[in-house]
Amino acid sequence: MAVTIVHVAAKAGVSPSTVSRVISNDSRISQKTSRKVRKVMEELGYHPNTLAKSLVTKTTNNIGIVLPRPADELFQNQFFSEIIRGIVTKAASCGYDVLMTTGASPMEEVKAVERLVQGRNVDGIVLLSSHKDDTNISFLREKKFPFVLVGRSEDYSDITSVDNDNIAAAYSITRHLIQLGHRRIGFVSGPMELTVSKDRFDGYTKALLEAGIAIQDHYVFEGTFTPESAAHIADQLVKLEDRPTAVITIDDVLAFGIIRSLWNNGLRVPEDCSVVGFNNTSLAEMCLPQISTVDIGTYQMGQSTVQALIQHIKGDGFEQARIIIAHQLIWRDSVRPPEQS
Amino acid sequence: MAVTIVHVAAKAGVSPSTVSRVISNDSRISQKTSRKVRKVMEELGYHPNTLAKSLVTKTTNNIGIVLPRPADELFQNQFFSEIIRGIVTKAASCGYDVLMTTGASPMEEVKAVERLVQGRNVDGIVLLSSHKDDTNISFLREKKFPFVLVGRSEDYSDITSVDNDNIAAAYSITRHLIQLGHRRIGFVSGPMELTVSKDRFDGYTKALLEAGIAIQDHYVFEGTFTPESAAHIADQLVKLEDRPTAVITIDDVLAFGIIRSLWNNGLRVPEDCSVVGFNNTSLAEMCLPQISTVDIGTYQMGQSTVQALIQHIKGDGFEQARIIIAHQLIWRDSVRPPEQS
DNA sequence: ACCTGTTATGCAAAGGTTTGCACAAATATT
DNA sequence: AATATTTGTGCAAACCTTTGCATAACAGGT
Repeated sequence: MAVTIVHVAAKAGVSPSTVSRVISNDSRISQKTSRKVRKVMEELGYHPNTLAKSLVTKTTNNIGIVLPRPADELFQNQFFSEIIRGIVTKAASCGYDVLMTTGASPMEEVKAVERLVQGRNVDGIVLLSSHKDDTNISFLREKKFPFVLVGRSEDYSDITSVDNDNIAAAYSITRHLIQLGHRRIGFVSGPMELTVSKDRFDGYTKALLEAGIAIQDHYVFEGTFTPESAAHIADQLVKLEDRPTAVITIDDVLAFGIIRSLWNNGLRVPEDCSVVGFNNTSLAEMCLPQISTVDIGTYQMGQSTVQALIQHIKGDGFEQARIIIAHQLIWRDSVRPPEQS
Repeated sequence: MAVTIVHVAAKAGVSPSTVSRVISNDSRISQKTSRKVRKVMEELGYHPNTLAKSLVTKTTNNIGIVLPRPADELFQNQFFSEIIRGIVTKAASCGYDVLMTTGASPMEEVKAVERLVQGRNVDGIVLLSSHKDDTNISFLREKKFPFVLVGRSEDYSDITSVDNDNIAAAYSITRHLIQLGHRRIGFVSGPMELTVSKDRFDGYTKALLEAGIAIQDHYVFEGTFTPESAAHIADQLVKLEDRPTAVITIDDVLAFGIIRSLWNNGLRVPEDCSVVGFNNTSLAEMCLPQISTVDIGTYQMGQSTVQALIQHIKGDGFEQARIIIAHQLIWRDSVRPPEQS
């Protein structure tokens, strides 16, 4: 039915091998035949069958992604679409397509990865969501199959990962607030079992201690990414007699929630309290006051991930490495020096 | 290197054909051999080579998606991640993976689609972003290649598309506002060349006329999805002497921007003016007041898209159809009856 | 005219499955 | 007991490429 390389060969009066070599720009093919063959390809509307090609070259020019499950922390809308965009765009520009799969349960997810890898469907894999002691990781590592991990870099030393330095980012923010004159600085984290929560907290701690400021337990809150949680925390904040003059939150949503709830309690941001967010979502820019936040370079993370993965696949002089994407502090209206008191 | 079907066959003492039939649960295989073969497969850690299989069956169990370009309207974060999630989840549950590609330019995009189709890499295609007179559409249609269009349903009658009924949704909202007693109702659209803008406007118009209310040109605004645009429109709104008592916006972002800007001008929502959004993004729920909006069922659109596509691929009794996903009005704090005046 | 060295092309095997058809064995029918 | 039917398995071709090796053609040097 479909036009194959043999049809082209026949019509051009050459052998299939020659056509194949024309396609791959083999240097040994003469100008003349090359032109002739290309013309026929055009006429016949020939397109190589990728499957057959992959079968013999053992290479698919596909990279696989396992979609995080909805419950997963990584499925924060903003993060997800940005990183996918980074991945697909970079992949496309390198001649790769992206094969996405998912599993309803952790077990099915492992099955899916196995199928991708063993079925020779992809040349490499991006692990977007990963747990501690991830079965996927040990599997891929054992198979020596090229893969790159996004996030969680410090849990594994011998595999390639792309991450941002959450410790450094939180440290910079905290330092900046201190330099502005803040001494009572609150911290609102997400669930502490998330690495990002922990890391950002560590950065906060580090900056405080370095400045000779003691960590106050009652300035540290553990929340979830819901408005309710934010409201609850804000209520507690308001009740404090030695209320912080600035609050660092681990996500723009939290920052937004806190700002709103403080406001409900008659406190203004930034006049009465500065608030900083994280992740530079559109929310941060959209609301009033515009929220100071950290751009963690999600799009670029996607790009770098693919770049590393492709190097890994190609294998030329590739070494495992932790790749750290630079963050950028974005100062907006929600922060100012504390009132003199 | 890798273990193939012949290895399994040899070790199990049967022919490759038999192993193949065991895998596909062919009814003619006896219980005994089936068990024996499965055991060997397990022992050897055999996984079928998908490529080889696809080559002969001419079926890949992949569906293709062309990622919209960043500039594209469809790449609104919320919409994008939700629909992708719907698509990938449904696909996975039907045994399909999703192959994503993209093109930096429209021309490259067409190339990418051609490659996917002609290279026999996917069994069907989801067109997420489409323009009027889309080259991809005519190409796929001509090739008789299974595909489903998301959105833009009314531009084409003979192809399958999944969409929500924007006219009906806007109509319902408007009607509801009228029933609450509103007579002066504003409408804030996105760029009018977008079909969604036009459709939602039509629904608005229909409801008004039906209620015997004339369309007032100065109540209709054309904006973009930026806070600035919203602010600009709000300024105009405030200046009107016969200011609307309610405003319908075409997107939650716009609603949010309008609410904020009205507020800056000393007007309260919903006390001084009701505001309705669209798309039920997390923003609508998060801000104060919580915004009444329309859930257009994006996740479900993704699911239905895949379902239709797979039916199309399987081809059993399939007919082209426009599939309309039900919307749901979500009433929250930003709406109330108008002040008696 | 002969040999050497390039340069351009073809042959055939390999890659791992599926599947129509033929066949052998086992069971049922008379 | 002989034949018909069912059941289970194997053979070999087909799917479409790529690529190592062999070979043909041709040029240049003597």
